[in-house]
Amino acid sequence: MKFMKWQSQILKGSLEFIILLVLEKNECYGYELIKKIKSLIDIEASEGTVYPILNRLKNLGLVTSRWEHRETGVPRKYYSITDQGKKMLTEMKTFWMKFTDSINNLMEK
Amino acid sequence: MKFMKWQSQILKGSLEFIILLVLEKNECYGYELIKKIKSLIDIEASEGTVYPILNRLKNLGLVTSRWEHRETGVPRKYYSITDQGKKMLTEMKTFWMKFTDSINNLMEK
DNA sequence: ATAAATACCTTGCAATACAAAGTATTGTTT
DNA sequence: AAACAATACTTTGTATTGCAAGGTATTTAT
Repeated sequence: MKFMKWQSQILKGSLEFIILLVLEKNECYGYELIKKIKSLIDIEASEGTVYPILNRLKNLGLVTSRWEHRETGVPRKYYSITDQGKKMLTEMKTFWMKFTDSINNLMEK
Repeated sequence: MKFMKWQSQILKGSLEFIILLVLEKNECYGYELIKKIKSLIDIEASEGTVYPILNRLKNLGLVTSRWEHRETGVPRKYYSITDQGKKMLTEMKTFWMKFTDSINNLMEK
């Protein structure tokens, strides 16, 4: 079953944040990231979504990438968060907490 | 000062949810809604954003509208949430809580 | 030998936030 | 009185972006 539209919409925009959060903990390759997001947030972030985001974040200087060629298996492109990315993430966390607090207030009232 | 893009992105998609949350409490007209969102969530939801969303929600049967012509002042279009809208909102709340819980877990780890 | 899984990438479409502009009325300032 | 700001709604055009769908190549399982 697919997402209903509004869920997909809520996801929209939060994904950059989520990806940076995951990369903050561990260097990851794209395919791995998608599975991690699925298991951590229970969200089907598709490849056509995640790979472009990683490129975007790279162009913004928030992450870097390196290829890992292995003896066996397809090469993997590992992404890790930069100092600039960490700085951005701090801002995003602050915004996120304020934002969700406000919404939770609205919900509880 | 304007939103940075990622803030605008996080907002994207959450707005339908926020608007339904506000309408759950009180019938509102559009212009009022924009101010309320500004004061409650500290977000500059612009008119070009909110009015189309209200139409969308109306087309989906989640809200209804009625005109209020007053002796003085420009007529106001009041929106209120429907039973279907309330049902949808319940689903959205459940999703929202699961979603934010997962992200909060990621943040705290 | 065939299928599935891993791992990457790209194209095209649909959705949508927002700036900007427009209309019309009322209230406030000069 | 004239000018401006505020209220209140609407529409148009642009940029962004999630996602389905397609592609390539390798490795593992059937």
